[in-house]
Amino acid sequence: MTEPAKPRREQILDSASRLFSERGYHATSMRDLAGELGMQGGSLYAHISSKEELLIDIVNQASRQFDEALFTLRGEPLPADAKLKEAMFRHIRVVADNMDSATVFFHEWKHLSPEAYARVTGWRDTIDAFYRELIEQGVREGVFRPGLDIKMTAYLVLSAVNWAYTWYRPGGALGPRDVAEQFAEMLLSGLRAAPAATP
Amino acid sequence: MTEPAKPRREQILDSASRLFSERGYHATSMRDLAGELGMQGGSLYAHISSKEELLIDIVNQASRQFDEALFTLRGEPLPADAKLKEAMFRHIRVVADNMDSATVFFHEWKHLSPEAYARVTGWRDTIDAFYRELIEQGVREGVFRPGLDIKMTAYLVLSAVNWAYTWYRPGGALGPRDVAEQFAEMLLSGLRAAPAATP
DNA sequence: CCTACCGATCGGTAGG
DNA sequence: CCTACCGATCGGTAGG
Repeated sequence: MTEPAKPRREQILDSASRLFSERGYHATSMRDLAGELGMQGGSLYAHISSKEELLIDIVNQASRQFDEALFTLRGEPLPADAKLKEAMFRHIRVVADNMDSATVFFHEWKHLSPEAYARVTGWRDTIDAFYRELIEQGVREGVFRPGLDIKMTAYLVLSAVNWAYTWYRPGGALGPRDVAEQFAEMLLSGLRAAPAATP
Repeated sequence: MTEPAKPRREQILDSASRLFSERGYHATSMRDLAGELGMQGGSLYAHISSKEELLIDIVNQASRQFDEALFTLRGEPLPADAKLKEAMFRHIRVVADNMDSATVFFHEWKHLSPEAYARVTGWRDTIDAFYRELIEQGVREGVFRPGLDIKMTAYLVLSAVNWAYTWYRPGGALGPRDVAEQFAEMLLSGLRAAPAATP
């Protein structure tokens, strides 16, 4: 009863995600945002307490989605190649389903105040660790090649799934599953033609 | 004689690259920039004509570097796998040698005015085309697997070389050559262990 | 390269 | 959710 209507706040967050991703956080004014929602600048503050609160909410929401997508996978008893493929699918799906907030997440986290900034940095480390463990597991179990540099391999995988925010277009011919399938297959089997394997 | 000293302008561009990459274009004020160089805000305009001119210069300079690095490779008579490896090396080297302007290039190009914006978009397309041709060549010559999706393969390669701007640290143990070598080798040969190839 | 300043716009608030 | 407003800061200029 004393709380403002919930949907309105979500509308504000959605509009903010879109504007922040298109123009950047600092280049978006509160009046721009209010205009999108058909209200005056000052009226926003009936629903939120500050501009930075919006950024924090957007970034936290994105973090949580990555977290939830990946960490339910952590304990599952899958061979490393299948697990990598599934992790890439889930990771790309989060990006694809949240193009705006993913873009904000990747571009604007540097503008957060120290506490929120530290939280994001921590999240990044956790995701890194997830992929490194996954690759280590694969090497240990003999699914991946023995000589792999764990860190570099993780960077390569992360490049593929993260960079999708720059080129992926939702609603196109390829779903997140297709992209992940193709990327994972190329990564696992390599681009090189098999050396004339005529039996 | 009527021109302002050249080095000063380069100092301004260097500082601007650093500040724009750390804080973002819109979050950096001309007074911040002037302060870095030990002068007053208004004094900058003895050397430059506008803030956007700085952004345009930084982005153009980055574009030119990518261009020069890759397009001298275009006609060279190398097998596709060697050419891919060399292209990745040069691409990563440009990123590594210009971490600040590369970051500005990837993050701030959306804030350019229409003409400069169109130029950057055009550049992106050209680089895309370069990698697609390279991969097509490889498939045609039988160096790469026949079934490869050209577009997706190019995206995968571009992910690896572009995303380096987020994690690479110049002066560390790995030079651009090492990174490219490792990434290219993983991409070409795949992560999967060979299926028990005891002869 | 500085001092002093311009109009515009910013995030946010008071009071209703 | 609006009107009206706050102090601060913005990019840029005039005149020296």
